[in-house]
Amino acid sequence: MSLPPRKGRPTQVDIARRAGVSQATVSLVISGGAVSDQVAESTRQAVLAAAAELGYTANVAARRLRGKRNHLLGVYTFEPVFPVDQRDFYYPFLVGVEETTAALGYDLLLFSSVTSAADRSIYAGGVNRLRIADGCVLLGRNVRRDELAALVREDFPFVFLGRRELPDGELSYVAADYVTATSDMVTTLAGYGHERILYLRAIEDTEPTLDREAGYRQGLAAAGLAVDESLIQALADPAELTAEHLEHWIGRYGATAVLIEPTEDTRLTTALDAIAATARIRFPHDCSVALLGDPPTWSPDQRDWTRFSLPRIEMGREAARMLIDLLEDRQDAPRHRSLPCSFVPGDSIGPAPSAGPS
Amino acid sequence: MSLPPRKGRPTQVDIARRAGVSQATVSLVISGGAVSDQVAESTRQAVLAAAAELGYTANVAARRLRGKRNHLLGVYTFEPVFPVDQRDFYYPFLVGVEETTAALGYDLLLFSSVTSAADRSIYAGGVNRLRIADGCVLLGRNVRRDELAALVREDFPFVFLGRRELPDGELSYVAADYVTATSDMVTTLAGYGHERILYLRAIEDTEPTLDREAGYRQGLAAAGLAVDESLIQALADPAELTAEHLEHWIGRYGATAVLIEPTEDTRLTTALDAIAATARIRFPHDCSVALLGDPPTWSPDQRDWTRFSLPRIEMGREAARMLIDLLEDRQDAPRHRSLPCSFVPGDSIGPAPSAGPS
DNA sequence: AGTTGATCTTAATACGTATTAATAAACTCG
DNA sequence: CGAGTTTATTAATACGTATTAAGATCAACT
Repeated sequence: MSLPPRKGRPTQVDIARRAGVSQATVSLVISGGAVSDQVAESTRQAVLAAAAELGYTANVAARRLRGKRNHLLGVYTFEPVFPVDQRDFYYPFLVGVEETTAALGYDLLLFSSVTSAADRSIYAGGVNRLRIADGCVLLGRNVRRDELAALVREDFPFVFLGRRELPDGELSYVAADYVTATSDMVTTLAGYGHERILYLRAIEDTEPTLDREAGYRQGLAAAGLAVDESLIQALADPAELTAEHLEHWIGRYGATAVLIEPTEDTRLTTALDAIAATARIRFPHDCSVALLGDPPTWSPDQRDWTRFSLPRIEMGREAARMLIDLLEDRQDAPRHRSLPCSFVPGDSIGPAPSAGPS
Repeated sequence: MSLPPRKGRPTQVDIARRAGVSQATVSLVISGGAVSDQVAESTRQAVLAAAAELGYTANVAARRLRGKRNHLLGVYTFEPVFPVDQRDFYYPFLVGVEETTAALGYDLLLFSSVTSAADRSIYAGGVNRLRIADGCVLLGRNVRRDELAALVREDFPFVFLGRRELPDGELSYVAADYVTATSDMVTTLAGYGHERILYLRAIEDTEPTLDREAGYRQGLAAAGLAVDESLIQALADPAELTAEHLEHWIGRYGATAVLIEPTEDTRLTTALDAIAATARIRFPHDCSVALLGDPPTWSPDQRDWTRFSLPRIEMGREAARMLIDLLEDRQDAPRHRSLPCSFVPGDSIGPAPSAGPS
């Protein structure tokens, strides 16, 4: 009896030898191409038997080289996903992606990078590792647009989690509807009688920020309020948000409510807690506060800020679905999808303080 | 002037043509092998220039095919769901595996499709899908030994997270040292004056259970206490643990302390909380309680049970390291490694109640 | 000039698969 | 029974890279 070839993983050649046929025949049987049904039933059985005995699995790299798929979906993040600490903004996306990926019969490939968050690159080492997967879900705030553009150019199938636009090429994404969510928040505040609503935005002009600003303006317009540009302030580092700052804005500009864009880390909520601790400003008595997104981690002892919450798991699911649609040619790129955020009442907004300045 | 070859992505051949050298030279320059410095500086520059102009990036598939390694580490779990939920018992293992995998230049392949399929077998469809990866880390309590044996037979490189033994073949694993941890726990209790220590074990004879039992006996022996077999009780379903049961064991067998093997779900801690809620037995006043492992989720409102804790993240790291060692031929299989557990004092043990039975 | 080295470049090959074109075998039919 | 037809199999090739052994060019030295 011929011993199984004991070196490394079995290949089609090994199967062929064992079944007494050619490699080509093995390929026909296994990958079932168009000519596949021409092969005799007896040989088919022989090949399958030999393959099973050897524990054969097709080599991913070889198939990819040949231009074939492997039912592998990649996930790449521009920031680390797996949090050792509990501050995991990106984690729920991964859960959603995994869930759908598994349900649709794909396996999930996590592209984690050795390099620190700063110089994280898809093309590290002059290679695009992502291509070993059939397609990829990308996420992260600090996206390198040049690399996104490069991916589009080499038309690698991918879906971005979050809205991203490129000057030249178009890409597919699944985003949270920040515009509507922010607008609704403004409407809610207006309903409470607020007319001077401060909006603290991130300093960079990324899409999530731009969308929130658009929503802010839209909400004001809907409420019949004029936009005062001095009520839109950029915050480079949320940690710099102090009671003094806030008092300044309240006193000088007459703000009665503030909308803040949270960061993925704990800086913002820490700063807010610090302000609340001074007892110089009470939320919502002196000033209503609403977060335009999720604070990084919900921990039980954390204040229940009024906010809206991204459907992160559902976004992950949708991204995986969309990507698989693209891969299986049910849809042409690019596709865009926005999912609604949910309103979390919380306890940090309330009626506007009576107009008279003390 | 020669136009850039307008078909798909540029390859080394394209670069070669443009720079007027051979593909081999291009490869030497780009991938900088051992012979790389023999290439003349002028040609090197020419090649690099051409590469830059064409926007060349190496093809991963080709590289990996050539390198005979996919640089993929798999993770497979015998549990019904993939531990992608943060609160899952197995999640920290995944974190550790991911971390080391990335650090050593591999990517992580989650076999979620295999896990979620109806016939959840490694060999679903007659093929061993795990072979996609270069090697695999396996997890889970309810192991299918036949499949493990099959993997060993095909000598597929894998490492099990947790001690597992097979009748015939040997396999590599990274385990928690349950024997020492349990023994130490017994020693601690003995130090508190306990002489009748009840051990509630899982009903199945899996290695983790066997190890704990061995540790229990070893600890008693070290403390100079005899083993009373009637103090070793199997618990099919932890939910069946009631105040009545416990009172029975305390009253009838004179137990003053109890060691319990936790399950991965919340059944045990729920049952214990229920008992505590009846106020018929107070821990540790009436009876000391220690868990032989981690309760599934640490939530802040949960009682701080005395227990030992597995170094799950570190185990994950070690498993990945071991597997990569095996893959890169630095080590022969099988390898075994046990990591020490850490003692968590908690508040559920105390001095033995005075001997007199009320 | 002829031999030996040193330096640089390239032809050839293997990695494992999928596919096309070609071949061999068996079968049909006039 | 040979020509044509169908059916089953395989030889040959391409995918893009890395590497080894061999070739070419030129300098140096007997």
